[in-house]
Amino acid sequence: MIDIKQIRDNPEQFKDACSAKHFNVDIDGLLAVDAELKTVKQQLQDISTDKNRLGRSIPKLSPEEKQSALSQLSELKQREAEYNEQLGQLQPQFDELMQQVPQPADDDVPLGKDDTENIEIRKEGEIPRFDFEPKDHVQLGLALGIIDIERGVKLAGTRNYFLKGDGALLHWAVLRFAMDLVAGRGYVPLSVPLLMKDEAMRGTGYYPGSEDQTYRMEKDQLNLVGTAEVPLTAYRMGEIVDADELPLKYVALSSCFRREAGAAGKDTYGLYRIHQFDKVEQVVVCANSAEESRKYHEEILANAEAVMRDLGLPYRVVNVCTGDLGRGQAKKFDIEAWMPSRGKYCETHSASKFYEFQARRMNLRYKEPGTKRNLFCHTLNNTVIASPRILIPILELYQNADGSLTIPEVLRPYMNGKQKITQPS
RNA sequence: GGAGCAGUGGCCGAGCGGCUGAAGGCGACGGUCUUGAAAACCGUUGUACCGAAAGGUACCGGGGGUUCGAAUCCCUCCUGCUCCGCCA
Repeated sequence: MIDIKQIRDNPEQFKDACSAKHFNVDIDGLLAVDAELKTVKQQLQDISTDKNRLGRSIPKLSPEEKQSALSQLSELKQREAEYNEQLGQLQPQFDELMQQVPQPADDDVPLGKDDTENIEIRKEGEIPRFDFEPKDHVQLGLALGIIDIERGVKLAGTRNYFLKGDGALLHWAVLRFAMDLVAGRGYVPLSVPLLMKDEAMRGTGYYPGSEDQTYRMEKDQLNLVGTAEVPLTAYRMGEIVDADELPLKYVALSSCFRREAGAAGKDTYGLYRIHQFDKVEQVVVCANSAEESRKYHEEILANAEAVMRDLGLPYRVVNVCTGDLGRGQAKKFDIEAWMPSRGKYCETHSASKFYEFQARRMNLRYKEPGTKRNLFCHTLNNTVIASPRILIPILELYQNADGSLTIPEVLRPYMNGKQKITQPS
């Protein structure tokens, strides 16, 4: 959420943000509602003042005076009811519009319509050449007996799968490796609830907007998270955090659930786009300073890159353009791994910077030491690793001519020292 | 799921219809004293909104109601604790 004062002071900035990020929000309409709301609230406040004064005087009045005070009061109450009526109309309109106003993108974010206009910042690692006909991850997984999509679909529907034997172990090895790396860099590991109340969904900015993407437990009014970003970022929701606790750095391993509504027919092959996966996610909550935000944005990106480098996966980093940014995101770096079967770099990580957009929604603050003012925190998050999507490049890049798979060195300690996954004979 | 009890400021805790944004204590901050510190004493110490300011308004778990007036009475929801049932 944006500070209404900023919108009042500089509506053009937010109109521009809307068009750059392709959100259609009626800023002028919002300001009109805001102005009306302000006068209505002022009237109501004045009426309250009068009511309070009259009410307080009542015990000291003579019976006749009391009568006239009471009739004045009922008059006031009638006017109050009228203004309350108006308030009841305006406030929801205002809240609704405010939820929709997007965070303007940073100046160094490229203008663009969608992910095709993201700008590559750098490439790391070599794309290997094979001197044999390489298999894709589905063929490999099937041949090695470590991926079973058919039965996943049989039992859970499309976009579901089983990982089996060394496939399951490899999946967990990647996650544990990533968790250890980031926890080793001072991030506090958290095991988190995955069913979140609507408030947490709203606080992180997923609601309103992503209801269709979310599995919802209607009976209990809870939402299955699509990412641990939700419990991690909302962990201190509504609190005034001690300034010397900042920055808060959290990392969690969680299952993630996505309905992938509207993606019908898209990325239907293999383990790329699926309804359920596991992810290690990192979140930073820092002080209200653009410089701090920038610093930690780079830090979480560096953490993710360390994981990719250690796994020996070629990737590139892109600066995500305005049209591909979420409502609350001021800037986003995606890491895209090279996926041979797809013949291109594909998103595996997403590092987002929100400034105070999320903190404001969830009322997450700290007391600034010098001024003693309560300021909204800044929040950031990034994937550390998401599996099985990351198994796509791992399988496809580490396959051998004989059909076996070499296990990346850093994962071997998590697989009892095993070096290769071979075809069952 | 059933029964009972409870939810007050950073914390503890009083208030149980108007003079209470809320006693008292702890903590924190500023000052006096001291070579420095401690102790003692004095003062300050919630949040948000409106206002240039003076000041005003709202908030005692959330929402609603009764009343001229509610932290205080009523309803409801949420959360916690205790007991019972059920399941792990």
